[in-house]
Amino acid sequence: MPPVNYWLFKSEPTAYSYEDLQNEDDHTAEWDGVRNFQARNLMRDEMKIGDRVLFYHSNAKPMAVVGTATIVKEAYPDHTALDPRSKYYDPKSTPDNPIWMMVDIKADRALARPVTLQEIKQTPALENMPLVRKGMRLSVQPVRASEWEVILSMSEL
DNA sequence: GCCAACGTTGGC
DNA sequence: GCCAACGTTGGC
Repeated sequence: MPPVNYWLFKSEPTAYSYEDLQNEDDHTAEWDGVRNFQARNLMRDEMKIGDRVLFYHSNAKPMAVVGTATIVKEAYPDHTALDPRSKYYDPKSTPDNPIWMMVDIKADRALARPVTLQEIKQTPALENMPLVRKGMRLSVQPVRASEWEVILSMSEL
């Protein structure tokens, strides 16, 4: 077994919160609607079953990592891109040539305490996270194993 | 609500 | 291939 990778997924809780994920059947959801090529490539090429995910609430009070999840299905075509009624519809995506991909994630557990963006910014060991790099807007982004450990330990304090 | 930073699009 | 215009992200 190769070592697992770590990721951070952003979501606006008014649109889709960690609690929403916990309330899904089997605590599992399709991560649809990603419409950025760099994020798509990470999902398509790098994310593997068993990889771990930090679930981050953006545009929220507080802005924070609030829970963990696991990749339970590897990349497959995002059907919302093919649905004209979906707000994520993209006419350039077709069944024969689906441009956009998604993975499935399953909620693991809420952190004992949210780890806020403010705290993350104040932690030198986390200063290279794309989350806190100026202008990095990636909605799914890689996390180093060391960063994962630091954030989980912060949540226990 | 504002707006800086960024990715994408499309005219040329 | 360049780059201005546009739409979006997301913190403040």
